[in-house]
Amino acid sequence: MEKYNFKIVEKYWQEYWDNNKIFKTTLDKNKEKFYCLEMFPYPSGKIHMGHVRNYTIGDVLARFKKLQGYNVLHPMGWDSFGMPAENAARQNNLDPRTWTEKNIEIMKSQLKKLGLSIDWDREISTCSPDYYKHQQKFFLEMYDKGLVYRKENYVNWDPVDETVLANEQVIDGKGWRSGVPVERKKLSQWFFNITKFSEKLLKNLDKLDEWPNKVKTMQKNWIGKSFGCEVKFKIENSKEIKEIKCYTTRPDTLFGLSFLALSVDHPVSKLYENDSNFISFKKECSKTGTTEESLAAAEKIGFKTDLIALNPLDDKLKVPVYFANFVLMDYGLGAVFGCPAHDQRDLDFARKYKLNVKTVVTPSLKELNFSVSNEAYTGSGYMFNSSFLNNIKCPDESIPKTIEYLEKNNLGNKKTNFRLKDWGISRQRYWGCPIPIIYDEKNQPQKIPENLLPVELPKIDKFKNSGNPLDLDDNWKKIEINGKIFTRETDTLDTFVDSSWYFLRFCSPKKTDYGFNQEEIDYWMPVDQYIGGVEHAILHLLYSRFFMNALSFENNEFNFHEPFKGLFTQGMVCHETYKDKNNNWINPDEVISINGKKFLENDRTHEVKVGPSESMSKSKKNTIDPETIINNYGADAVRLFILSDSPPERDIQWSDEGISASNKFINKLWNLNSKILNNIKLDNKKNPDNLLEKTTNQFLNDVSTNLINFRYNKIIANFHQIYTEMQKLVDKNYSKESLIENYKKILIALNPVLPHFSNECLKLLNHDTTGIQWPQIDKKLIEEKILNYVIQIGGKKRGIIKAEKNITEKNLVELVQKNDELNKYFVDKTIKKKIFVPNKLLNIIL
RNA sequence: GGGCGAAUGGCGGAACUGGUAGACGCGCACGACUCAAAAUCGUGUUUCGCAAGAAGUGAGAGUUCGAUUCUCUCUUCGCCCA
Repeated sequence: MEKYNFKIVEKYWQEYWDNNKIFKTTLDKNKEKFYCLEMFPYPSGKIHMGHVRNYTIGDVLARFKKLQGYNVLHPMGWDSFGMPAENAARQNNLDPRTWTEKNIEIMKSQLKKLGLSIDWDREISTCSPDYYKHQQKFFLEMYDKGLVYRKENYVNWDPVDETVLANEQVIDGKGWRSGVPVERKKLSQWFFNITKFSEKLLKNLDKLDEWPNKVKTMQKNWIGKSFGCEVKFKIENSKEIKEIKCYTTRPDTLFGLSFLALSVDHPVSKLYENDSNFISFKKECSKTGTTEESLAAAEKIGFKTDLIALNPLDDKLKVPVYFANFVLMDYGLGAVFGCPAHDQRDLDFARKYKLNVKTVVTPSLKELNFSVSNEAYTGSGYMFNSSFLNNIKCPDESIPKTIEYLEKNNLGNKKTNFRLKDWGISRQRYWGCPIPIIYDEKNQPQKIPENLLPVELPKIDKFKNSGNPLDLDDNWKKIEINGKIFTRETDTLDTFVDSSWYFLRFCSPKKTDYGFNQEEIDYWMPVDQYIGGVEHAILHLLYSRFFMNALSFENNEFNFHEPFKGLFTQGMVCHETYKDKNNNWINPDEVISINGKKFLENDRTHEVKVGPSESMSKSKKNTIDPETIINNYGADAVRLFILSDSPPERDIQWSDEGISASNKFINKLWNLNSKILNNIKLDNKKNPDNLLEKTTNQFLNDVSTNLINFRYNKIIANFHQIYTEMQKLVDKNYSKESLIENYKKILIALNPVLPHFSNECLKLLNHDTTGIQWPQIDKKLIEEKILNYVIQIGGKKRGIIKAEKNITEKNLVELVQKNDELNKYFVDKTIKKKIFVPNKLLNIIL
């Protein structure tokens, strides 16, 4: 018996698929389409196990849908703009484009080795001018629609990388890459007006019934719609300022008021712009980042003004007005009122500046001497110390009641607020899509004429260590149009813009005059199944949803509203972590295992400290290189293992034992295949029963159900089961025809997971692999005529009785009474009650 | 601090809308083959018990004839937001 040689088999099929363009897809209105998309990778150099998992899950689905007869679009591309290329350029003096293209080449060959059913003719790369020229066109269209604007804004500034950071790039108030504290800096930035669609983006979430609730909740919280109130505070001692408006979601705590806090950019700050103390305070504030997280972590500091504000509910209550570092101009009105007893941030501030703390909410009306000490009380309860609000339930009744009062007396009004901010898209970087804007001699922005698109990136000979290379390239910066000199915009677009529409481009990847073709979009979109990591649950998905809205705004050109109909978020790939005697992380391939104990490979004497399994990361050195694994075990074994141990939405633990078991299993299947081929040759047999057909159909039914429900780990269990069953069945007297027919069906069911192996076996049966179809399942065959009935006595399982389907309660009770094993429980007892569940169970209460 | 989710053998995990807990895999044990080992194949494997049997799904309560599944309280862990 010849051993299974995955190297030859996998190479053969991958070349066959490539050469014959088996996965090339074209628009075909006679067929139902299925758009299967996995999040495209950043070409960092090599694929990692996370990619393997992501693309295997997608490939299984794409292949399954194709077998079911769908016209499947399953493309792949490269999210190829971004910082790593620029870092490589700085550190090793490499051209970002050359570096990126080389990485793409390597990773593409690695993906091909996984045996993915991808239509490579549709490959796109976001750093290609063929791609980003359309993006620039979209930018200009959005500019015309008023969805792009420019404003001065505070940004998270990384003083080392000299770049603006997005909120998610600020971790614990520090730059994610440089690790130094982030500063606030004011810059003129381009923005997409995403907040124009806040309401719609929120509301449409309800339509996405094929999205995980978790993701929808996260987006909901991110958009953060809150119902609150604008409250007017009179200022009693100023000529210039008569009134300050604050936004609050808790107007009911107004009687606990002890100060007002303003952003340093609040219009009131004009009064102090010559005050040197204020100027240095403002400077101090700029050391705090702009994220909510960094604001919460930072020490609360304030600058006391001489203004006195009056409580609108009781003008005898007068409070000081501060500027404070924790209030930002772009949330609400840049002014809040402080009620220390019921807000921790306010309490910290009040304690620091020795301000009054008055408790106005009590958990229970029995505790009317309740007061807070160092912890604000934010729970529910009842109002007290609050005049007309006393004894009212908080917050359900107290908030509407206060708003009603404020509106009636013209002291404030109800207002809805969103946490979502406009999307800042300017990046002071080289390796991104240039913003197609030029400035005239008065520094006024203008659209670049369309015939000059794309605005291509200039080639940079030497990257300096800091600053934006485009800004430093005076040659490129100046442009002459019709005899007039303009200066180019030197910021590039956030790479999230690139990935906000790539799924459209896949529908018309070669179209030159526009980003996509309407007819093709109408056919292929929306994406039926989008698959990727949960880390993109908020931004990428929200931005893509916004982009669809922006593109269709004012010209309503799509027959769908949401880009991703179904979303699946897969879990991470984890591995044990190891440390050596010096507490340094070490790689799994430096560890050898002897009798279950793990030692350092080099000296074989020092025992390795085994840590918990964590998601694979370079920093913890617990990564496994997919290419090595593919070379050692084959793509099918890798695909099998990555699906087998855990449900796809959960984390999976990579293990040597696991991958080796998958490899063994494929060899077992191969031996079974040889056995079957042999039995077919003998062919002198008659069908003894229909067990083979029944088993096959049961298997097909299980696999289909599990495929549809994303229970891929259970599919692998089904594979093991059918293997065991077939081992027993092949030696029975089945005819050649019956054996071939059923075995072929089994092989087709293996196909989505083990495409190389399955195709090879089908070929050996002289079966044409191009037109294979998912087999029809004969449900009648898998219906059981004899069922196991669970017999319980007093709710406890006491035995199982085999009986025909649809037996009546009476007949089943008779069977139980005749049964020697069960009969003993009834001696001298009377039956009080019987519970009968048809075709399942009988419970007898004595 | 808030929101969401999870907790099942030595391990990863099964169990459809409340109805046989532990599918399948790993690991382990024993056996076969072998001079031997590896590989392979077979058998067993929740715990206690020789057995009959009993206990058992993070802890505690509740609903129910019956709870891994539903409700409440708590503990621990994960993710997101603060």
